[in-house]
Amino acid sequence: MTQENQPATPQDENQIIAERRTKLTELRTAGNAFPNTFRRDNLASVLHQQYDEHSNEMLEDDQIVVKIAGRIVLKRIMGKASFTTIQDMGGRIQLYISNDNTGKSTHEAFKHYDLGDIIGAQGRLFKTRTGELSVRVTDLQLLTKSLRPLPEKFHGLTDQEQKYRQRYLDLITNQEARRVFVIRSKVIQAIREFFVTRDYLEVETPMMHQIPGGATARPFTTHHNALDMPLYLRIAPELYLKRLVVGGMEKVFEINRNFRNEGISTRHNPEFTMLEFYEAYQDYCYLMDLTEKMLREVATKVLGTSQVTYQEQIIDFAQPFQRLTITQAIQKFHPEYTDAQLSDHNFLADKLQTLGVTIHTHDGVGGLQLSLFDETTEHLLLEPTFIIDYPAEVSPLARRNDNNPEITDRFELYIAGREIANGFSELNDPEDQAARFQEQVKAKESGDSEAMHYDADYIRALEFGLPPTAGEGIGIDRLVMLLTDSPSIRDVILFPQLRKQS
RNA sequence: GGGUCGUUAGCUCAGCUGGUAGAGCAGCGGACUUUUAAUCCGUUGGUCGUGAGUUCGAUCCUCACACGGCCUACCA
Repeated sequence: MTQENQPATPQDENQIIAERRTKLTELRTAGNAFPNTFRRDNLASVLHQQYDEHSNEMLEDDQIVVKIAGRIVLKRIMGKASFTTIQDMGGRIQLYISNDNTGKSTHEAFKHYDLGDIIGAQGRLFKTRTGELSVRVTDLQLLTKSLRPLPEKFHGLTDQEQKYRQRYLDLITNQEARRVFVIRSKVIQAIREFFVTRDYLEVETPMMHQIPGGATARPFTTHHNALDMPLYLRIAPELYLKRLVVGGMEKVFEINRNFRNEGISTRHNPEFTMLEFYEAYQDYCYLMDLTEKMLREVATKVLGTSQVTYQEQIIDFAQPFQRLTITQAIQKFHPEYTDAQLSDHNFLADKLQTLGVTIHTHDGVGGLQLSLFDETTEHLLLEPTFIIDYPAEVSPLARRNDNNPEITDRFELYIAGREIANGFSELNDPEDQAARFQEQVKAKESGDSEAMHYDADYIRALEFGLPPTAGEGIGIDRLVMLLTDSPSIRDVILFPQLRKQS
């Protein structure tokens, strides 16, 4: 800090910042302007928990001395005494500063503190006339001078763009933003506990892949200089996790980021967090049971209830989740479709055409049914619903059904009209897998940029023997959206991807 | 990518289909020893997103661009 009085960006400066910069200069002259010797003993939230029920008489009798630190968020000066509210990681508490308790000079200095400054204080607990737990301050210290004015104290920050770009301001001023990210953390914690208590091993597999695989999506590309080799940011960890099951890690899970070079929307961020888990000697039916159990447990643990309200609609995780095939789901909401029509390639192709859906020439009946489902039914699945029996042609990594090789032992879970999870019995036949990779390569060559690559090492791993296994992926961001009633994925990602600021 | 709405003081927002801008909070000065979005008096602060165009004159009308919200497409 050799140029402490030089603004980093002069055009950004205004009168308020200049004023505060002058105060900082005075602090530097008076001594260490950024001391790091104050140690707090208490948190606002804990003090409220412990003492909100105590009467003022009890508090005065007990003479409870506390040391607390935080950011000034409110300030009320009344001549010879002042109140201020500070905010720490757990909440807010009011401080009472008066000439009687701190001496006049400390109180006078406090009057020049600004909203946003970070202070440390020591004093005794008491209750004000209106019954608010407060600290009667005897010692007060400015710990960090804040140079920039905070957003307005009552409305907070409302500009969506600024909330995303300057999340720290959102977190300082908006209680709701903090709530969302605390819940997010607890959700991940609860999921981790759920699997760890079931003897799953948490692992981390590569984020940089030589062959992007495990999903149909366009990857980000990068380059390793020393190896002079192209690399892809992973689109899914699936193939690595199944290699680990081959290696004997029979219950594994990973919670980590995936990257997909596709559109951005209220439901899509280029990097998003995914839970994937695999368990040997189980099938997709077991996964559906496990998923229900997990969501029920996570919701109850984190929110204290199995019922959540998402955008005005109540979702109850305690109710058994429905299980419908693709055609059953279509017919449930659109009974006008007959069984015969739904298995008629020409009918489906015509219907989709009139709905304006682009269909691929290689689509079979199963693919067309899925397109019709996506177009007409998906968004209507508000209560948690498993959709089962996905066509093999769109499930290149899933095991074929024993009774019908055209479909796979696979499900997707829909809640509030959107996909939350995707799971299946894993394809562990290396020759079938090799053939399906070949089909993907063919699709890629004929222009499908999202089709999969042929992963020879993965086939080799399967040839050593993947035990019969069930595996599933759950989009954590979308789950957190549900549990926090957030309309946009950007509201549950601390720093969502935005364009470069102009 | 397409459609649509928005961008005015540090923040939250007004601004009459055209005459170069206002309020509240924050700031500064003053009063006030239990306030709590403290109150009261006074006061500073603006390239009206950027760039063109129309006009005697543009925050306002036209066009382009930038960024963002929402809807939509690909997708999880």
